[in-house]
Amino acid sequence: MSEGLLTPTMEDYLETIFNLERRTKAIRVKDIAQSMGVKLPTVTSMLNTLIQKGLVNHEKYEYVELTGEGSKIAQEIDRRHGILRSFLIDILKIDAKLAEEDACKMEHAISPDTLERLLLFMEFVEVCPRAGSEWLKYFSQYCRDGRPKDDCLEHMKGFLDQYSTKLKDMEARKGVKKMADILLKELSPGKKGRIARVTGSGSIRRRILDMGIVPGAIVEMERVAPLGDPVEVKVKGYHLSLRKDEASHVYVGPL
Amino acid sequence: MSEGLLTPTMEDYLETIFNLERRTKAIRVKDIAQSMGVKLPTVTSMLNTLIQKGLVNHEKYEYVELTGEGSKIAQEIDRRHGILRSFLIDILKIDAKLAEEDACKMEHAISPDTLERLLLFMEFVEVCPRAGSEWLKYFSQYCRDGRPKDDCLEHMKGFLDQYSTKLKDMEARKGVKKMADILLKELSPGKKGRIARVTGSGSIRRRILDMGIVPGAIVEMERVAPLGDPVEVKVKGYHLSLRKDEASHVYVGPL
DNA sequence: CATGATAATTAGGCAAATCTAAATTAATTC
DNA sequence: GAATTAATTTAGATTTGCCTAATTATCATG
Repeated sequence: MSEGLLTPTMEDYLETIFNLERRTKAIRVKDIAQSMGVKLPTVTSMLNTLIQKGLVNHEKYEYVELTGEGSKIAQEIDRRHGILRSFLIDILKIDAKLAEEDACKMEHAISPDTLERLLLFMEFVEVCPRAGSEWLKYFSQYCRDGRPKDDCLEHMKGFLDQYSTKLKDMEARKGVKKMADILLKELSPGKKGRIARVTGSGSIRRRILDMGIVPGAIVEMERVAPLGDPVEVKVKGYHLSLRKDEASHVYVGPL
Repeated sequence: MSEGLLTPTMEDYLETIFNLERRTKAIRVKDIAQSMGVKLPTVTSMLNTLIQKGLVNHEKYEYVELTGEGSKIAQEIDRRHGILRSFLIDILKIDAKLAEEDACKMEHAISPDTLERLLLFMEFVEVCPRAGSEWLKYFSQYCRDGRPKDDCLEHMKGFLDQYSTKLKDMEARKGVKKMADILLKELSPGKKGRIARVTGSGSIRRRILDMGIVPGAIVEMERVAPLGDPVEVKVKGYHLSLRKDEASHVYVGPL
């Protein structure tokens, strides 16, 4: 009945009760404590908070149930959870256990608008034939090997005719191998490439590799300082600043 | 120097200091308070905690800076943030401001494995020519109109030859319109379709529409009870339970 | 129906993260 | 260089969510 702001913890309790209601008839404090992994007094005290807010019904020593309002809110939370889980499992191919955990935490962090957009995205992947299940299979393969299968590229040949840039990239990859390798410092800002090889030896080579600049990684040029030193790049999400001498040991090929 | 467990709040402070260090030379308590939207004493007390952990250097009334360790951790957090933001902006097309907010909250919720997978996914979208920028353009369009453009489907015609099921779907959609509409209750479990129309009138129709079962929405059949009543479906992430008489007012077409 | 086991509540404490108000230090300026 | 102003810290309170220990209620059953 009081104000409408729920903490993530309160949301978790509502969701837990909601899920217990779907399984069991009568819910006891103990069941909630077990589900949430907390002790009994913690549940009692949270229930009092939720009763105050008009979201839960509970007489001392009796069963617990959600009110209409509580049920409505819990359903929303459960939906957030479900959408996130399904994104993690069906699109990102995260394993079910971890997906469950992550969905549980992320459901309190994602905004309503972003959630709806994520749902739309999943629908799109499913509906648009350029994405869909075949495409996701290639993603599974990419998860394992870090590169798309050749036949993923070949499949697209006809389609790619209209996209000459990409077509050229593809030809380059299939034709003269490594033909396109350039020095990292020659990559223009905003462009991406794949690390082809790192030359040099000893500590300079080690330092470069330690930064995550390893063959196969995708690198994006962010900024080249006036005299070409330092060079700022992004690799695996990291922003790195390379000195000129370091950058000249790194060769980059097409994606 | 003490234990290694950081709360989300501590992570936020580290990240804030890290970002301030990139902009300004000397950082004061006031700057942090302003960035974080808290009062000065809150910052002082958090700084003491972080000093204790060996992540921050700060002499009374002096400037604040991250230690090596603090900087390393902050960089990781910043990376999480950056990857999430880029997913939200570049893939989901969320507007920059909201993306920033969401990334900020989600960065504390996502697990390392899931984060890496998300990064891989983004690389895949970029690298695999079946996805890529053209495909994402169609997603932008789908965000607006709720359906893929016809030319998105046509583009794929050649490609789809090998995928007869999808091809048939496509033909159905372009050919005899609405030919494939069936009653919702006839949809088999696990299958999805698009709501074509809702018949009936008055309260029953309103109730159906209020549940989110509206033309254009994508629906998945989850379970049909033994006697066909109730029917459990998922629409826009919601789990709904429909009575037989409700379900027989709903027609479903192909995706 | 008395009694022991189980469940739930009450009481009181703790840590994190915030606040306000008051005291202190540093910086500026006249 | 003394006084004013701004920044910072200290002190102490609050809220949330958890805990342990002790008390109380309910239930099964001998």
